[in-house]
Amino acid sequence: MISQLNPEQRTAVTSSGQYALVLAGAGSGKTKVLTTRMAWLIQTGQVSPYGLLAVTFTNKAAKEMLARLTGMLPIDARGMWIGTFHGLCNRLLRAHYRDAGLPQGFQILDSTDQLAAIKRLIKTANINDEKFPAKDVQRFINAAKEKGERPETMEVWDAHRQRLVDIYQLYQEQCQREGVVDFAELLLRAYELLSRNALVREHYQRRFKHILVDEFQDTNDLQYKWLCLLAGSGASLFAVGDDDQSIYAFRGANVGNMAASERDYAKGNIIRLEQNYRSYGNILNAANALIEHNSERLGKNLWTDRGEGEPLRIIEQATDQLESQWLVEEIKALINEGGSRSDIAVLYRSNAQSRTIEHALFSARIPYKVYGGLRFFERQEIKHVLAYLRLVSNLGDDTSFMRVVNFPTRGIGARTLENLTDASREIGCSLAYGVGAVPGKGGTNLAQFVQLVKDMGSVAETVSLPELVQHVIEVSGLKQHYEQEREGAERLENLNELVNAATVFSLEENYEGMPAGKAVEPPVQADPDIMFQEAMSPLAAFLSHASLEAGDNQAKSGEDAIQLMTIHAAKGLEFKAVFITGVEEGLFPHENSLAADGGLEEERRLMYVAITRAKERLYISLAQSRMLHGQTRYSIRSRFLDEIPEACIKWLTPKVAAYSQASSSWSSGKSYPRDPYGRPETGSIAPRAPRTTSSGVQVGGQQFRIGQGVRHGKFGDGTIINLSGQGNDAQAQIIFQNAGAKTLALGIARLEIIA
DNA sequence: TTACTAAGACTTTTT
DNA sequence: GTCTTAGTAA
Repeated sequence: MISQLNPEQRTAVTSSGQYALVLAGAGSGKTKVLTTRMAWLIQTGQVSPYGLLAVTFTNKAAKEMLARLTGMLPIDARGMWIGTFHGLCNRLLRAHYRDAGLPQGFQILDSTDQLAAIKRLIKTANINDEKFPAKDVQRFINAAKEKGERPETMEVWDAHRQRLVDIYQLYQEQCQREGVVDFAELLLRAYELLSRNALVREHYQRRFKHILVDEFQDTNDLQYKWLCLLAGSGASLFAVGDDDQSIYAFRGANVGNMAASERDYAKGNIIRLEQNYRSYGNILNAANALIEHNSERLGKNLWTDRGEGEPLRIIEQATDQLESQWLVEEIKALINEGGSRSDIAVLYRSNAQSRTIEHALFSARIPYKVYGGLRFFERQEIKHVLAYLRLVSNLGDDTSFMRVVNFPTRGIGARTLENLTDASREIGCSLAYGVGAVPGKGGTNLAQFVQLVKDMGSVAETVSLPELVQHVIEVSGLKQHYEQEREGAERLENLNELVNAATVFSLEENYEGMPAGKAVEPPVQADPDIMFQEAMSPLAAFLSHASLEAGDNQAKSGEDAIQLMTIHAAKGLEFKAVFITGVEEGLFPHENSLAADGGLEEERRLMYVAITRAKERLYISLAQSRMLHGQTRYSIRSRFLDEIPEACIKWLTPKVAAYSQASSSWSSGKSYPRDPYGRPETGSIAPRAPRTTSSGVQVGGQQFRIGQGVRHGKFGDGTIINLSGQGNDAQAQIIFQNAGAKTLALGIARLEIIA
C-alpha cells in the first residue's frame, strides 16, 4: 500500500516521530495519506485498532475514512475510535456520565434547540430581550465554551458583560436541571472530565498510542486543548490540514493551532504535500498566485505534471440575470460536448444568489440539485416527533415540552403556559411536573397532555423502537394533523421515513461503541472501555444519533444534475467544470467580512478553495448589477480577479482597465468608507460612474447614451446609467426617480427620450 | 386561539 | 425577494 504513494506521501505515512504536521494542499491526497497511515500502523503491528484514535469534523469524513480503512485491511472497525469531535466526546461522556456529572440518558441540543432553550430562559428569568437578543446570547455562550471558559472564570469589564456571564450561568443551571447538553458543551464537558479525573485521563492516554486529526486548520481552541490532553506526553499526534483552506474562522476555528502545535511539540516536523492530482496547471497557477497575497501562511505551492490545460474563462455581464443566462448557455455547450451534468458545479458566495441561477436552469429545463438547506432531522415534523420521544425519555426536558405541548393544538394557549411557567418556577420543578398547580380548563388540558406522554412511556417499555416511533406519530395526533394539512403529503412521507430510520438504526449492532437498537448481548466485543459502560436505552441512543447526525445535506440523489452550492459547501469536493459566480466587490469578498479581523484573508482563502475545486475547466463570472435584498445594487469586479495572472486567463468580455474612478454604492448623498485599496467598502444606491465608454446604442431609430434622461410608461422618468449589447439585444440600466433601478431591454421597453 | 399583516433582517455553517 | 417574528384583529 505504501508503494503507490509519492515520496512526500510516503514520508508522511511512515513518519515515526511523536509529532507530524502534514500540510496537505488541495487535491494532494490528504485522505489517502491519513487512511494509509492508519492501515500501515496497524499492519506493521505498531498499534492495535483500539490504540488508534482518528478524529474528523463531519460524519461524512468519518464514514469515508472508515470505509477506506476497512477497504485496505480486513479488520473489524466496530469499537474503533474513529469519528467526529462531537461523536467521540459523546461516546466519552456516555461511558463516564457519572464522572462527568450528567444523567445517564442526557440528550443533545442542536443549535435550534439551544436557541429555543435560551429564548425560554430569557422569558422566565425576565431578561431584557432588547439588550440581550437570544441570538447574541447564544453566540456569547458558544464562544465562551469554545475557549474553554465557564461563568466563574470569565473576565468581566462592564455591566453588560457581567449580565451575559450571569445568563450563561443561568443557562447552565437550566441545562443541568433538564438533563441536556448543547454541542459545545459536549466538547467542554469531555475536556473537563479528562482534565479533572486522573483515572479516566490516564486510562485513555495509555490506550491511545496514535491520534490522527483531519482538517486540523478547522480546530477551535477547545478542540486543540482536548487533543493535547488526550495525547498526553506519550501518544503520537499526526495532524493533517491546509492553512490556505481555513474558511471557518467565523465559527471559532483557529488556524493558529497549526503553528501552535508545531511550537508546543517543538518537533518541527512539517511535511508538505504539494503535488496536485486534481487540476490542470492554469487552475493551480491562478490559485497559487491568488493565495500569495495572504500573509502569515505556512507556505506551500501546488504543482502538477498534467500540463497547463484550458485557461480560466472570465466574463462580466450587465446583470445577474444575464449572468445566469450565459451560465445556462455555457452549461448546455459543455453537455453537448459530452460532459455529464453532475461533473459541473455552480458555486456562489451566499445562498441568496442561488435563486436567479435556479430560475435560469429551471426555465432551460436543465436538471439541478441544490446542496445545503434543511436536513432530514431538522425538518419541523421530524423535530416534533423527536420532541415527544424526548419527553418519553425525559419528562423534565422543558424545551421539548414547550415545542409540542400545543402541537397539534389541544387548547393550551399562551395564557395557560404562562401560568404553568410561573407555577413551576415557584415550586422549582420542570414544566411537566408543575401541571397540577394550574387551575381551570387549562390545567385539565395540561394534565391530559402529560398523561398522553406518560402513556407513550408505558408503550415504550413493551415495543421496539420503530414501533414506538410509529405509535407516537399516531397518538400524538401529528399524523392526523398532517393528513388534514393541504401541503402535508410530503411531511407524512417524512414521518414514514423516520420510522424507517428507526428500523435501520435498531438493526445496527452498536452505536458509538455502545450497544444500540435492541441492546444486544454480548455487548460490543473487544472495546476495552465497555467496562465503563452501561447500555444506553435504544431510544436515548436513537435521539442522540438524531442530534449528532442530522442527515444528508444534499438534495435527493439519483438523477444526473448540475450541482449548486455555496463555496463553503464545496470544500473537499471536486468537479470537472466549475463556475464561480458573483465575483464582485461587496459580494466576494463579502462587504461584511472586511470589517472583521483577517476577514479579507479568509475571503481570499475561500476564493482559493473555490478555484481548486476545478479539475479541467474553470469559469468565473460577475455581474455589474444584481438584485439583492429587493434592491438593485451595482458593483465592480472583485479585487481577487486582479490577483490572478493574466497568463492564466481568457477574458470572454473585455477586461476593463482600471477601477480607480469607479464607485459602487446604495444611496446618494453619503460618503463611502474606503478600504486600503481605495475602493468602496460597501455597495449602495447611487449609481456608480458609468464604466462603459460606449458612445451610445442605436435601437429602433433612437440613439441611447449614458447619462440620458428617459421616460417609461410605468416607471416614470429616469436616467440611463449603463448600456450593454447591440441592436435589439441592447440593455440599459436606468435609475428611475420613483421606481428605483431597473435593467431594461431597449428592443422591448418603450422608452421616450427626454431632455 | 388562530389567522392575518406589518416590520425587519439578510455571509459563510458542522456538530 | 423571501423568511421569520411580533403585534393585532376576528
